[in-house]
Amino acid sequence: MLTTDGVEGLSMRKLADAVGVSRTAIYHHFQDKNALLCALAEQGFLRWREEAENIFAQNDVEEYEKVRQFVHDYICYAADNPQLYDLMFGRTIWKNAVPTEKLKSVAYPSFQYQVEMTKRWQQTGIMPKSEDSLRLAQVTWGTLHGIARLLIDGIYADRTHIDEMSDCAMHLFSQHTR
Amino acid sequence: MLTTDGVEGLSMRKLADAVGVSRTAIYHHFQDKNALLCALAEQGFLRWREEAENIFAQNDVEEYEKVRQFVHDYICYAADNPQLYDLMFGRTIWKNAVPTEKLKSVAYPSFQYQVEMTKRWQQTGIMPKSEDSLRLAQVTWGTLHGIARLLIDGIYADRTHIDEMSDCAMHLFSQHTR
DNA sequence: TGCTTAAATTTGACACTGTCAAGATTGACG
DNA sequence: CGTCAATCTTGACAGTGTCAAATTTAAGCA
Repeated sequence: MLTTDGVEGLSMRKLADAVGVSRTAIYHHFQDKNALLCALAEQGFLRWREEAENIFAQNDVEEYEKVRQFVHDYICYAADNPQLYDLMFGRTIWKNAVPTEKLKSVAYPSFQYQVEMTKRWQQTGIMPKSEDSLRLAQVTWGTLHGIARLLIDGIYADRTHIDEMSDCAMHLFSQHTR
Repeated sequence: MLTTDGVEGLSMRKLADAVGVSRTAIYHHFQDKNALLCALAEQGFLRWREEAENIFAQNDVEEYEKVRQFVHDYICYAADNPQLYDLMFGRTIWKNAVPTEKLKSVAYPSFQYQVEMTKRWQQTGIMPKSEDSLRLAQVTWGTLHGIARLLIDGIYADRTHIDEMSDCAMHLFSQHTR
């Protein structure tokens, strides 16, 4: 229902109807709509983490190529699951409502991951050592996040540009070391 | 009302109440809620364009410094008007609903502006000539947009990082030419 | 001034939404 | 068989966007 109708289109009543259960039955499994949305977002984070770990677990692939894949796949993940991505990072949860403790315990490490990865990429010379790691992580992740959002919000980029955009981003990140 | 309650909190009925008019009076001035939101977003684009033009109209400032200001002020504009920025680029208008023709006629040139500016920055040597202008514009704007969103959605960056983040972004864009 | 005509506004209504409270049903265990 | 907790249901409330029809207001003109 999230994938088809989006966060705004997901209604507790329609959901209960689809499951074949009364309006308020869901409230005995989730405190409120926000809690249900948080649970969905949580899955989104876990699924992406798994995908990301698979990329870096490859043995016969160069580090630069792994990062390139990471950048590419991040954007693809957002483009393939636009509604989920919107839920994961949108203000529905993070600004309008309050994220569940459980969601926070899944999401925050995901942010931390980006910082640690950035440090590693600085050490291996892929990204500039001169920049502060936290700041660089914010900017590089911001870039991926921004491109993802432009894509899924239908602003002016579209799917056919993903390859070229991620290459272009990689060039900026890696200071044309190739 | 937008600034205080956000897009979700802005209700036609409450708005009419605040103006001291009946529920549906607004519908004779705007076709529906979407049209009203589009009009607000429109103002957001115009206001930012003015600010951006002021930056580049300065005479005694170096080009690099102007771009740095542009990057910095873009993020600040978003941080200062989070609800408006969300409306301008959020899916409320661009995905859930249909943008007004008038809004499109204001927003699209704004996207075009970014591309033209990028070309200029490539010519002046601030940004790498090797990259395709459209792609580079998407990525650089994506970076600003992403940082802005991380900020206003309260993900993990906060206002005190704006200066350092925009400097860091500039370094990536300009390939450490300074 | 009075009349006409269009613009602006109002009220009633409809189908939605999330969620609370109270009651009914179900199923497992002793 | 009885108990108890988990699960679910119905009724209700306050809120939403928006349509249709009726009403009020204001401006232009004779």
